Amino acid sequence: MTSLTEKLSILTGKAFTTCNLPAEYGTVRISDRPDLAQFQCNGAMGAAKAAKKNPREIADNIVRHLKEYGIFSKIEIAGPGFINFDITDDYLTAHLSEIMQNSRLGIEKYAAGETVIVDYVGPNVAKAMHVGHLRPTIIGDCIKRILAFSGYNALGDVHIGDWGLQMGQVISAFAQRHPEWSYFNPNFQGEYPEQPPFNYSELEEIYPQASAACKADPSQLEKAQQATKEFQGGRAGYWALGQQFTTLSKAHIKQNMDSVGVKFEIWKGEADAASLIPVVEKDLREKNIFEESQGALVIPIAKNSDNKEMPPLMYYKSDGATTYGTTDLVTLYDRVESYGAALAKIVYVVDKRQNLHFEQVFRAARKAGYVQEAPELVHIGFGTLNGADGKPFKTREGGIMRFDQLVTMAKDKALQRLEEANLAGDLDDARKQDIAHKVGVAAIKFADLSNQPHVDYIFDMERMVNFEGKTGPYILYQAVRIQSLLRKAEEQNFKISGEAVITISDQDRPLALLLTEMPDAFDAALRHYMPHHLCDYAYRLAAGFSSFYGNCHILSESDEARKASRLALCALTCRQLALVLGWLGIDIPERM
RNA sequence: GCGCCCGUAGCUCAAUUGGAUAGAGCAUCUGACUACGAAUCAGAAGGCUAGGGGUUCGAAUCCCUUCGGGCGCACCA
Repeated sequence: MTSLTEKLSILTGKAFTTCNLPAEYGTVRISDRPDLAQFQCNGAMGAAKAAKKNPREIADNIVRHLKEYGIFSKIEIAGPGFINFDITDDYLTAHLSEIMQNSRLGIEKYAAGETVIVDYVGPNVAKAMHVGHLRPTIIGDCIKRILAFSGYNALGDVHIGDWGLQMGQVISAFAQRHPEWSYFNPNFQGEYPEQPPFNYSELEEIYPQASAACKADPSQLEKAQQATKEFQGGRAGYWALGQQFTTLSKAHIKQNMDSVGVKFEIWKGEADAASLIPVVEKDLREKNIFEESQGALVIPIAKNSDNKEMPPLMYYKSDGATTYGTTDLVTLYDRVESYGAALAKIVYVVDKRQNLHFEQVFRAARKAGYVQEAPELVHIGFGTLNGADGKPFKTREGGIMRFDQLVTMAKDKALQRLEEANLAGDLDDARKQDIAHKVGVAAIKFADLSNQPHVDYIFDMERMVNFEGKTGPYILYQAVRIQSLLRKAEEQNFKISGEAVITISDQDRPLALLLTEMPDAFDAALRHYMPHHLCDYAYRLAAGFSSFYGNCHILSESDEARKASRLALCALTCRQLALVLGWLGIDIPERM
């Protein structure tokens, strides 16, 4: 169905065409001066500029036509040519009824099932997940959900880092500790052990040591590079060992992702592109786009129009090994081959510092002809998560905070707060834990998504303790209050249907108007991949409800028709909050 | 050196991409629990949008410039 601002834009657009002006000038939006009007159209000024006419005169003509529609309770021209207007309560209630009976609550489908791949998180094998994975997890998941709701077949790919130098580092570290393992015997012909001779905690412990050793000692780095190359070259023992790393790591990653309610449709890694590396190499050789440079095989991608130096994309390093440039290009090739024309977009939710890298990969893919107009390639570069001091977030001791530590901390804070506020006191411990977990995760996700993706932001655990104001828990609290209210209505055998007649008083109108705004927020979030518009709407709606709740009798309303109308507004608010929070990846507990 | 991002209330962030009097939350101050959940609500105060110049009916937003911060510039990912 058509959103309210869109309906109004169409009507106003017609008024412009009637005046021989382009319909685009008729765009209507929610007024930024609610004290003056509900809606505004600024097109008269733009049209006047283009047509070199007087804006007030154009506005006058538009207003004359608008008045004929009979759906406006007030139309005024202000300042240089702003057209301000209110809609009648009848028009508003008719629109609300339409929303209530619409299964998508008024949001249109933008796509018809085209496939979109969202590539996010990219955790490394053998390396415990940490704070750095928080933003891509949350943002990527949200973007995937928005795309899915808008009609795409949205697939999340975790894209595990199981190919680069870190593999060689861990392999060579194990080789030095356990040279007796069959993995390291080049002449070994038998079966490698099915169960790894180490567990995940040993694996994640050995990685930082190996990494530090390589930094400190060039001979260690050399060994790691050699092992990486042989691993990539398919040396059987190394490959078998690598498989063990991946298996253990996937369980660890899955556990962390489960804890924040994030699911992936595709569990591939860089290594899954391995078999295609020679295929793509052959293709690129045939297309003659390789160049040799300082012993490496590269794809030059610089253009004359560049205003900065554009290093080529490296395919083979001078030692014959490959890097993430190779695997990203080959993975892209693989995706295009696998999904064909159905693939509309690939969205990479990766640290903004990788901007140049993706520019290189995208250019190389276009140069190779793997990508023409479609699929659309998007890099959503997110900013750093900083501590209260403005520097990259660390634990109090200055170490890296693990992902699970962070989630547990948020849950503990929520639990503490729950008890302080004396909420959910009658519930058993398991349910309390569950509620605290949901509240904690909501706090983290909402805080993260409230910021624009590309900016660095300050992650202040201490501030999250309060859970007041514009926070996830505040919105959950409002949602829970509505649920409680609706439960009570049900207990009183009060039927709430989508066909309820809405009657609007001055106390109802602000909430009623808010309830028409969701499509605008969704549209803004979808079009620019900016979830903070959804956070903003969720907060405004929750606050609008809270205000309504404070001002109005609902269950205690004696006028039955008014009571039914108000309960219907509550029910719609509840559905909208659930939908928006769902896009944000936030679960609403039944109680809190 | 070249390039990208950023600078908005004491603090953390918005501003529908060029619109009106720049909005929220926190913190501060006032008030409100016999009406459904006070993790709440109603209100007050807080700004030369880093500085300067320009473009136009109109600039936090676009252009130029100065200052300040973050980041990136092939064989790590």
